[in-house]
Amino acid sequence: MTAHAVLVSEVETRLSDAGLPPLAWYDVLWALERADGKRLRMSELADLTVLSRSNLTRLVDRLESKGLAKRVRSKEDGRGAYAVVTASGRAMRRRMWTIYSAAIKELFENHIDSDDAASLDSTLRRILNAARA
Amino acid sequence: MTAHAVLVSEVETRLSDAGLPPLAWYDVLWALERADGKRLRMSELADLTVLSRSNLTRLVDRLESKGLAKRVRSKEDGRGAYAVVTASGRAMRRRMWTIYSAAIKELFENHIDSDDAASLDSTLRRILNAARA
DNA sequence: AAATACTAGTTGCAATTGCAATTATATATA
DNA sequence: TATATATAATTGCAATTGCAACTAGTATTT
Repeated sequence: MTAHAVLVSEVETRLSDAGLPPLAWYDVLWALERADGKRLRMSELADLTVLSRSNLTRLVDRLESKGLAKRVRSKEDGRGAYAVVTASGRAMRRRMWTIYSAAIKELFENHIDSDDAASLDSTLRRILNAARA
Repeated sequence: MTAHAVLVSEVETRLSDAGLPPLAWYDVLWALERADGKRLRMSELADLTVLSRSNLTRLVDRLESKGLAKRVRSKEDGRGAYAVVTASGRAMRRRMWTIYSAAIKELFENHIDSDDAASLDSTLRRILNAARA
């Protein structure tokens, strides 16, 4: 928990120092870029990013107000909406990635050999899957 | 990051369902119980718990208002205060620990063998120390 | 000793978050 | 078909957080 707190706050500081938005924006933008059909329902996006629905609603509001994403009402389900990333959203994610990836390299990769990394990966996945089951 | 989010929120849910306060309260209470002389300066406590100063100030306000901790002005330094845990603060921490420790067992220990645990521990410590250096 | 710079902690304010209630639509039941 | 039930997403409100400014005391410089 301490490692998480320290490292995340270090990444946030670097993003903020570079005049870029918080890490959560990255997660949302990246989830949308990766998604099949380049779009996700609000609730799918909330699940993938591990954000509460209301939290995600307002994060997408902020993205939309900056032109980084937009909502598209669903044809199939009149209640629902898809979130979609815009061209400038993709550009923003790339800019964030230059900072974020450098931080990952410096803070993680430089201090873990590939055995450690594999072990960490498999341990955390196993725990996460168990917690979700 | 996903594992962290899911597991912490699971622990918070269990505490809340048991009518107990958030995990951050546990960290503060426990830091105070462990501390040499059973007390810590506000800034030491903030550092140990990885909370911002203002955040900690208000968390200690809340603990104080529930009678779980109190502030004692420092004799040596008129600006400073020590935070001290009260008897009912210790009792609260023990009650929280019954829930918290059960969650740790169920969510972590049951899914990690001792090699994995040792590896996880050493990897995270190494990364944390490097980030702080 | 006075002036200056520093440190510990708190506070005001704006932004973010979480929960419960709400709106609008879809599905199931009588 | 009307009624009840469930779901997707948003919103209101209260609580929490973060940042910058502030207060009060300590240390350093001249």
